[in-house]
Amino acid sequence: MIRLNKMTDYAVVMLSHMAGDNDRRVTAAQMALDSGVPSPSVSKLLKQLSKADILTSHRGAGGGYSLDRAAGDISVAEIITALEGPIALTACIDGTDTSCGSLPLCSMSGHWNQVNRAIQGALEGVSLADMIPRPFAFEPASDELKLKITTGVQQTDIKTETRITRAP
Amino acid sequence: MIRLNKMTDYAVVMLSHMAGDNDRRVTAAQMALDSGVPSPSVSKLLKQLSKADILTSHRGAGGGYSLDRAAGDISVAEIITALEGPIALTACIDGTDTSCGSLPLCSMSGHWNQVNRAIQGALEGVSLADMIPRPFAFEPASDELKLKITTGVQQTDIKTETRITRAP
DNA sequence: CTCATACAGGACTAAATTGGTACTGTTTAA
DNA sequence: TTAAACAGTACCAATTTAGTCCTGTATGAG
Repeated sequence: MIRLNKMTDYAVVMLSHMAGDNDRRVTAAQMALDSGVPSPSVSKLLKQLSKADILTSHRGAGGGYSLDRAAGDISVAEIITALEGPIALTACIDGTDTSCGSLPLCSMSGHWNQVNRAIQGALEGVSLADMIPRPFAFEPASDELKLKITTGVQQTDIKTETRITRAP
Repeated sequence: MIRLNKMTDYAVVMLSHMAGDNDRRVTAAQMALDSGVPSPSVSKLLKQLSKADILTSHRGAGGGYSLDRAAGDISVAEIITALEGPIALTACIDGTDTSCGSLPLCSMSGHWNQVNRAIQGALEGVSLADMIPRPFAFEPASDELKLKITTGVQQTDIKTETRITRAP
């Protein structure tokens, strides 16, 4: 199973919690109370999100965090990337990796990239605004829940016509 | 980073290795030699793939494994599902598996599903045949590619700058 | 019929990740 | 000036993952 770790899961919950009004400032402590996420993890996450310009931090007394932009302008892809790095399946994705030495002819990189791009696209297609839960209290976070997919019900149409700007 | 674990990575490499001619039988030991994957892991994987009807096993002397079908009929999604279970991002924070206390209420699940489905689609779109390494067709990350994805709800045009690196 | 070959399956261990903790420093509004 | 609240770093425990080992069973060849 391809999985998102718990921290990212937390982050999405916390962010959608903030997504109502973007001027509201929430302190880490308050967020921990609201969401049930352990407070050190909340801090860690909010810091990271702030560093990634998804949140804006306000220091000092009366400070806290607020959304940097409207919820509709923040994609799930962006959140994941901020917390887990570039979206990719770990595979031979990178020419610079020589540890694939046991597989000298491995030239699958291109194809994995194709898949990776498609996944990235899927995640870019959903914004934080799309994820806002109805104004119910949700249970405190604990374990992950695995969403299962019924295959064949409705398949997404993916056209790949890719544009990758290579990183330095 | 959304990640595929190493075992699945191995599996794809091994399978594409076999994808040349599907009548060829390869023993686990031979595969370990060919691929450089540790032999106990090879065994474990081949067993699982056989159980999932991706490979056919032949017991006894002269036995081994061979592809159950043509490489073009085996999707990457199927391989991943065989080894890691249903393709999904873990989402929807809550208490236990049984109760997203508010599973019917938690409206996020629907959106995660949307994302999940798109990802599933991406993976179904690539067959094992597509992954067969072409010797020396080394393909460094292309300079320009464009990806357009229809998630089913909205259409996104993506231009991203990515840096894909493998963890050390 | 016998036997070496090769898959089947389970129990176990070492190593890597992950989630969570603790503590100290810095900024800023009141 | 001071207390609130973010910033950063180092660390530990628990889970997960990859890899090992061992015993059992089917099968084709001689």
